[in-house]
Order: sequence, then C-alpha cells, then structure tokens
Amino acid sequence: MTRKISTNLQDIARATGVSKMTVSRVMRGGTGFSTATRDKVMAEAQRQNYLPNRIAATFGSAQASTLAGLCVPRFTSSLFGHLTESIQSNLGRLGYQTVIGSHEQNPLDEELWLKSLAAWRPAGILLVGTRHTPTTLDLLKNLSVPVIELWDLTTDPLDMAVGFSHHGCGLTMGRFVISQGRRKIGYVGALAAVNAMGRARQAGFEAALKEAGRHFIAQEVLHDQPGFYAGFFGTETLLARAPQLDAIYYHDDEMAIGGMAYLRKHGIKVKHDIGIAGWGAMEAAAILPERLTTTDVPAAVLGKAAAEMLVTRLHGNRVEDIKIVPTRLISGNTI
Amino acid sequence: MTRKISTNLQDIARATGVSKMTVSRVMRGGTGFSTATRDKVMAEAQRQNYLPNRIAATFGSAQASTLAGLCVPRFTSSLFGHLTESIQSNLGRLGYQTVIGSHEQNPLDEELWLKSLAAWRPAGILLVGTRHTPTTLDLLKNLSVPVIELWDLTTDPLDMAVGFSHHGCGLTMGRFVISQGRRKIGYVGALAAVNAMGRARQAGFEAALKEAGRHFIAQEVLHDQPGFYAGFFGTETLLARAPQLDAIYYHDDEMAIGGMAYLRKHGIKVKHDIGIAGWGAMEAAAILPERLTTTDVPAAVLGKAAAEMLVTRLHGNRVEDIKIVPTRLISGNTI
DNA sequence: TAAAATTAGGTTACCGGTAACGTATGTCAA
DNA sequence: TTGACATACGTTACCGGTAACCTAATTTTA
Repeated sequence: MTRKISTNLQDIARATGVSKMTVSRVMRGGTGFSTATRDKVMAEAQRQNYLPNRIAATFGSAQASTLAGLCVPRFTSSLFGHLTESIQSNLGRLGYQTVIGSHEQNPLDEELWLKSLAAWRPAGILLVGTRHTPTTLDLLKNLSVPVIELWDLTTDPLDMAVGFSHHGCGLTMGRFVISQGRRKIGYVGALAAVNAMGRARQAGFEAALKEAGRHFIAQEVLHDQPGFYAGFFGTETLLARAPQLDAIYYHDDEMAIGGMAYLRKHGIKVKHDIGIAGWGAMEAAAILPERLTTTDVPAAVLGKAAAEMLVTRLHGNRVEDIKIVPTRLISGNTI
Repeated sequence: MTRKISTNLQDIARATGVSKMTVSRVMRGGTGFSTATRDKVMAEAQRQNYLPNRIAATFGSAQASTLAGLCVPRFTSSLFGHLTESIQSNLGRLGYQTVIGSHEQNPLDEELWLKSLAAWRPAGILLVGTRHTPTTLDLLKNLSVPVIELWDLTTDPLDMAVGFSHHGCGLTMGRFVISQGRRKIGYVGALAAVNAMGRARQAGFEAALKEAGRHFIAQEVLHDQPGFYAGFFGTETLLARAPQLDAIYYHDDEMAIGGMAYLRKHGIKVKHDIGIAGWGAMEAAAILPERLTTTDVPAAVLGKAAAEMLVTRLHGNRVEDIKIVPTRLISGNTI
C-alpha cells in the first residue's frame, strides 16, 4: 500500500508531454522553458491539484530545505510569545516553515532539541541565548547552516546575531533610577546561575550604581522561572532582609508586577515608598494605574529582522553578521 | 559539491560488515538481529558520530515522519503559550518535532499555513479552532493523517478533538454571578464575528441569565484582538452606554485585567461597585490584590493529552476520538 | 525425530525530487 | 557566412533511507 498523497512531477510531465525536469524547472519558477510550456505545465499542475513535496526536494538537494529551527527559553512569556509570533509569520511569508523548541535555560534541553532538529537537515537555525553545550557547538558546525543567536549581544556570536545589550538595558535603567533620587536600591531576579541575560542586566544596573558610588543594598535571586508569583514572593523575601529600600529593580515586568501586587497588599505605596523598575514593556505594564517604569524590548522587530537576515543569507546574499535593535527606556510612573 | 553532513547507514554497514538494512533495523530498535550485531553496529554508529536522517527516512516511507503541525490563533496570549509549550515538549518527549503556525482567527491564514505544512508530509496535525475553509478540509482529507482539533468541543470534530465546552464555561460563570446577587450585567468581548469560542462563552453566560429571567444589559464586542488595551477601552465604551451595570463578564482575563485597570483609574470599586469575571485563569489574575473571578483552563493538561492522543494513534493503537478536559470556576474575590 | 516456526540476516526495488551535463535549434555579430 | 552564444529542453545519476520478500540456520513443537 504505497500511500500516494498527490500527483507528482512525473504525472504532470506525462500529461503535458515534457520531461519531469522541465516540470521541476517550471514549478520552481526558474528558467529554461518557454512561456507556452510554462502555462501548459502550470495548468496541468492546477488540474491535478499538485502538492509540492518538500521531503523529496530536500532529499534530492539539501539546498532545497525550507525548514528553520527556532529554540527559545519558553513560550509562556509575553516577550518570547511576540518573538515567536514574529519569526514564524515572517519566515512563513518568506516561504520557510518553523520547527520550535524550548530549553528553559537548560543547555542540555537545547542540545536534545537540536539533535532531533538536525535529523531534518534544516536550512537555518535560530537560537535565543548564548549558552551552548560542546555537543551543540559540534552539531551546529557539522550542519554548516546559518545560525542566528537572538536576544543577546553580550558574547561573540557563533555565526550571526540579532539582539541588544542587556548590560546596556540595566545601565540605562540604573542611571535613570539614580537620577530620580533613589539611593537604597534592591534587586529581585530569577533563574539563579543559569540566566546570563538577566545577570547582564543586573550587572549593568550595578555599574550605574557604582558610577554614583552606590551598590545594591540587597538582592534576591530566585531559582524559579520568572513570573508573577516569583516577583511577589521575591519581594517579600527581599523586604524582610532590607525594609529600608527605596527602589527595586526586577528581572522583568512580570516579576515587577508581582512585586507591586505584594507592595499594594501590604500597604506600601509604589513610587511614594518604594520605586519599581521592570524590564520588557509587556502590555499589562502600560495598563496599570501606575504605568510601570520599564525598558521596551522590540521583540517583533527583532524577530522580523532575524527572519529576513536568515533568508537573505540563504538566498546567497551578503548580510551584516550582527544587528542591533534599539531598546528604549519607558520612564513610566513608578519611580 | 555534495554536502555530506554525516556518515550514513551504508558507511556503518561497510565498517561493521553487515548490510545497510541490518543497520537500519538496529538503529530503529526493531528486531531481526543478534545482540552481538546490535552492539557492534551501535558502537560503530557512535564512533562515526552518525546523525539520523529523517528526510531520507520519511522519503523512503511516509510512515516514518515524525513531524507534527500545530496551528494556534497566536503565540502572544498566555494560554496559547502554555498550550504550545506543553504540546511541543510532550511531542518532543515522544520523539516528534513540532512545526508551528498562527492564524489570528483567520481561516485563510490557516489554509496558507497548512499548504506549506502539507509539503512536508507531516505525521499529524493539531489545530486550535474549528473554522476551516473548504480547501483546508480537502487538504486534510488528502493528507489522511490524524487531525486533532484543540480547545473547542462545540462542533463535531473532523477526526479527533481535545477540549472543553466554552458554552459550559460561560453557563457556569453566569450562574455563579447570578448566585452572587448581580443582576445588571454587561459583556466585553473581542474579535467580533470571527471568534466562535468567545461567542460560545458569551452565549453560555447569556443562557444562565435567561434561566434567571435576565439578559445582558449591554455588550461591547471589539473588532480587535483581545488584550489588556482592548479590555480597558471596551470597558470605557460599555460604561458610557450603561453606567448602571453591577457586573461585567469579559472575553478573557487579560481583558478583565484591562477593565479593572479602567475601573480603578476612574475610582470605581471592583466588587463593591462593579463585579468582574474573566476567563482563563492567567497567572497575573491570581496575584492581583483582588483575586480575579475566572475560569481555570488547563492548557498544559490539554496539550499533554493531545500530544499523547496523537502519538498513540500514530503507533496504531485505538484512542477515544474525543477527550474532555475539565475547567474549573475560580470564585476569586471580584464578584 | 521430522515438521513447523522463529531468528538473523541479505537482496532488490523503490520513494520524488534536483544537479550536472548533453543536445538540438535559433539568433546575432563579425 | 560562420562561429559563438543563448534558449529550451531531455537524460542520467544520484540523495539515504524503508518495505517487501527471500534464505539459511537454529530452535521449538508435535
């Protein structure tokens, strides 16, 4: 029982009296055929309801693959959701299909995913994050396809990169918070020891504090995934240790919002008593009665740039290896 | 320049003195070889750093595909993020790779995505939503692979379905709101005319009102995507038309939270003045000072069930065609 | 103990495209 | 007028697995 899902190029060739190769050329919109032949072939393909077979095409020539892999930390964060959305739709528009994975900041999960992806001989690979296992690096080298590292620009890219400086985000926010007169500042983070990008923001902020002769009064870096709960409970722990704080910098907006919920619950006035700064500019942050002080991260712009970068390179054109997308401080109303 | 990314079965066969077919059998963990042969082959594969080739495998036999397609409305909502995360990780665990798409409630986008997916001859397809174009239905039939419709159980499934009743969610919430003494109730929704599931919840709620001899005093269904902003401005419009409301039912939690932000901004007390009910139980809803009255939707459970259902079927085992996952009313503190 | 069944392989023929190269025919400039 | 070159195809040889079928040896069963 050979499962024949659709007619193939040979069927169309037979029906139109040309060779399979000519049909292939027509279907791919190349050259080497007359307009008469093209019209005849296209009409017949339409009539037979031909469904292209990328499996066969990729098998015949690895160059023909239109599969791209995307691995992000998780899909449950607003920012990565926007990034995924943007990459998938832009790659789709450009004729590529997206295979996804998530690694939860665990390089071994990324490696596992990459192994299963590699079996599909993808045309290109997009990775969020710059922590990779040796095996991952080996695999990427063997595959010898374009690799774009997204989100972070703090280390040298393997191949190409689209992102921004997390250190810069932290630095800018730190200077802003200092400029607003805050001096006793704490930090609440997440994913201790595995989140290089969060740490880079934290370090950037701390550099700004140092410029002003200050440092973090207290820090609470949870081992959990970031999120509303983590922000809520992280704030509780932090304030238990350092009740005198006049500002808190958070890993991201979700955690900041969680923290604000904690403050409100305990009658601590946001801004008046304790200033709050987040990161990521999630939609909810702009809707809060107190507009959250945060950093806008253009996830959709970044995704579009990455998709276009990849496809340009796949089409054999030169591309700049590194693209920086601008982040923007949103002063808001919580500092 | 033939790009040879990895050694192939033939290379391993040559090195171990068996046939390619035997190596294939060993690699797939089947039967028809001695343990001695297996060990020899596995060792050699390891030594040569063999990378399986799913393109070739799928080409050789369509049954060998381990590619599954997943199309959701969008990746930017918390619920669909959790769903995507769950499906991807569970399918990954079971040896399948996930190709994603998003349709933004537009069946034509779904059709376009399905066409590009079909070229990869996937093993199975997961769709959120039950609105499909005729071409989509044709394609699904031609592909003759398992199709699981997720999220909604209000219509007959094409093949299999995992979901819950949106009408039931609305009905239960409606009865609860009535039981709390609310009588002048409004509705704020989104995606007018294209969102069957939101409409089903609305209709369910309305059925509960009818039981109590009531009806929606006012409704505001935006044409936009749901989200915090939509909730904020939808509430503004609704209250301009019907200021006397004592409760509002929202399309989802994001919109409810946006609505609450509007109320707070205008000094209207949530619960005391106007009760609020959402849907979806997003994490943020539980963190708010007033815990949001909402419906818990087990997106992760649903995703896991769908992944396992698909794989069970692909392994040739019988499965129940329809699986209902339970939703749960969270009474919260905003009604 | 002979027949039947199982085990451990090998052989062959594809799957449906694409790259590379070959070959008429027509066109244009020197 | 003739060579050079472009155009419009056709031919051939793969790409790397898997299904289906076959064989010889070994084990089990009647």
